[in-house]
Amino acid sequence: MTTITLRPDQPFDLDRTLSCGQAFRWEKVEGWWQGIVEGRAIRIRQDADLLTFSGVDAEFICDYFRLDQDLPGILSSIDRDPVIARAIQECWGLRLVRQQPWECLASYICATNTNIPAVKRRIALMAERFGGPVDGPFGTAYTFPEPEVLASAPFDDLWDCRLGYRTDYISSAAALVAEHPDWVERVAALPLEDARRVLMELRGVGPKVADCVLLFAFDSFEAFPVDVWVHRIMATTYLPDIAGRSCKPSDYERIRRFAQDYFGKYAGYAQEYLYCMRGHAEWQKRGGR
DNA sequence: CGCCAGGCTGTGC
DNA sequence: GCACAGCATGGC
Repeated sequence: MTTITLRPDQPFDLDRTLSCGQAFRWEKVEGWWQGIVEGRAIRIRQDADLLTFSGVDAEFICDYFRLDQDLPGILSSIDRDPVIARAIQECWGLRLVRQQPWECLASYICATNTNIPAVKRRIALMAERFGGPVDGPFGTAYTFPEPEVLASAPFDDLWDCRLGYRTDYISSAAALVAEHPDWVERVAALPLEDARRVLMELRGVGPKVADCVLLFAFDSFEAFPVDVWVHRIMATTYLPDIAGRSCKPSDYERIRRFAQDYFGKYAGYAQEYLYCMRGHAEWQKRGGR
C-alpha cells in the first residue's frame, strides 16, 4: 500500500472522477476502486485528503489523475456565469484522467448511440477475450487488447463482445493503428483541427468521438465533445435558438466554436463539468435550467 | 412494448 | 450543403 496526502491546493474527488463516465475500466467494490490502466491492475480509495492505493507507484497515480495540474486555476478560467459556476460547485474535485490513445479511441467508438453500462460491458468482454491477464490486488484482471490482436480477431469473436454494428469499425481502426506504430505520435504532433480531421478519417469516428479522444487522451483541453446531454445543456442555457434535439453537423460546429470562444482554452473541462452535472437531481428537477 | 443512450454512415436531394 | 433512415444493444 502506498499513500498520497493531497495538498489544500489539489482539490480531488476520486468517486466523482471515476464515476462520471469518462473512463470505462473502473469498478467500485467494497469501498475500493479497482481498475486496469496501462496494463496494471490498480486498487485505490480516498479518505478525505488521503489516497491509498496499490498496483502502481505514487508517480503513476499523480500522472494518471493529473494531480499536479492546476485545477483551481483552470476552473476559475472557465467560471464565467452562474450555470457553469454551479456545475463547478456541484462537481467539486472532478478531474480529467490521462487516458491511453488507442484504448480511448476504441472505447469511444464503442460508445456511440448507447449507454455507459453497455460500453463498460463491451470493453470488459473484449479485454477478457483478447487482452492479457495481469495479477493484481484484486485477482486476475485483463489488459485492454492491443490493436494487433483485435485487428486479427475473427469477426464473429469480436461480434460476440456485443459491439453490434461497431464491430467493423473496431476491426478497421485496430488494423490502421497496428500498421502504423507511430500513429499516436503523429496525431499528437498535429494541431487540434488537423488531428481532428485525421481521427475522423476512421470509420465510426465522427466529430464527437474525435473530440473525446483529443480531450481525454491527447491533452487537447480545448476540445469540446458534444453528446446528446451536452447538446441539451448548451442549447437550453447558452444557445436557445438551437431548436432540434438531433444535433445537426452545423449545430455541433456552432456549439463547439461558441464553447471554445466562451470558456477558452480549457473548454474541455467546462464540457466535462456540464456533462457531470447531467445526472444531478436538482438539475433534472428544474428541467435543465 | 416503446423510447432513449457519451452518434455515425449511407443515400437522396 | 441538408434531411432522414438504419443501425445492434441494453437500461428503464
